[in-house]
Amino acid sequence: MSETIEQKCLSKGVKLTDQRRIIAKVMSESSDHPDVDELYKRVSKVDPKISIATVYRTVKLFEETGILTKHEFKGGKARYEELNESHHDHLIDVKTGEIIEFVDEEIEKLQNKVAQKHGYKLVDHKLELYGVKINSKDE
Amino acid sequence: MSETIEQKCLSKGVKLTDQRRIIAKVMSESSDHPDVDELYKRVSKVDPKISIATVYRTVKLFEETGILTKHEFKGGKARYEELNESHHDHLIDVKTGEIIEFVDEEIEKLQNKVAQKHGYKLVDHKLELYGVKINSKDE
DNA sequence: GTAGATGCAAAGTATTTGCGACAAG
DNA sequence: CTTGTCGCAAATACTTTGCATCTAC
Repeated sequence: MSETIEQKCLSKGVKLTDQRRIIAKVMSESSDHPDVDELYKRVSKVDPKISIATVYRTVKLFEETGILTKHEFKGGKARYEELNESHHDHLIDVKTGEIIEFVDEEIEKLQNKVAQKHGYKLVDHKLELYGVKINSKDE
Repeated sequence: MSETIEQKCLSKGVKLTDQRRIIAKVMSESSDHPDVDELYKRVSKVDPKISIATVYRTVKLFEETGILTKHEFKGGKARYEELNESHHDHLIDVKTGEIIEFVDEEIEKLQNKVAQKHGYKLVDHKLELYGVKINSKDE
């Protein structure tokens, strides 16, 4: 396992408050990609006094610090995920909303190539696939 | 050249009003990717009585009808672009905001492959590259 | 003539912020 | 101690909607 969020905070000089510790813990334990509302609900179960403003401030801070990453999937609210060494992209089931993480080295390489071809160095990218299950019987 | 937006409206049974005609024309003439505010400004120059609610309603309608497509680039407002036969993705200059359109057949193929591998049929996708110009001297 | 479109202002969401009280280092 | 954080409520930004009026077909 890699560094915990708390360790990342320490190493990056982010002050550790009770609220941040709780939000960090909840995010670490979330394998899905909660939006702020959902995160707020989960956090509230641990400490009901935490305000949603703090949740917003914290996810933003964590994002800037490289602890969390923000996704803006089609037509929904912003959703967050813990950032760790292994980069991946997302395949979203348009019927169920289920999210599958995947890595494709070849696509990654091609992206760099495309950027280079246009005279750019890639600093970030977003790849989202939206699909329906094959063999899904409805419709 | 392909069908005009007006032709698309007719063939899809979308009622053509003056407002829609103007919005269609402005979008056709926009080679950038305006957000609703910007579109509203451009439209207002042609007919200052058009309300922003109509602009919102129209872009949504046009999107549902497959006339426009909506982009939600990182951290900005929704932006629109005319949809035509040639699919492309976007490379965004993170310093200037400039948007470069590109196509890469190989990436397209690989995306389908990834979806299939996970038992999905691809119905949509989003690929955005964020880069900085090579040889840009600052920083 | 009628269903659907428009303009306006009000209502919704999602997110940010000013401020006084409070807590971490 | 001092600087930064918190909770609260108000503010902001973007988008949608109810309603009376108007217009395309």
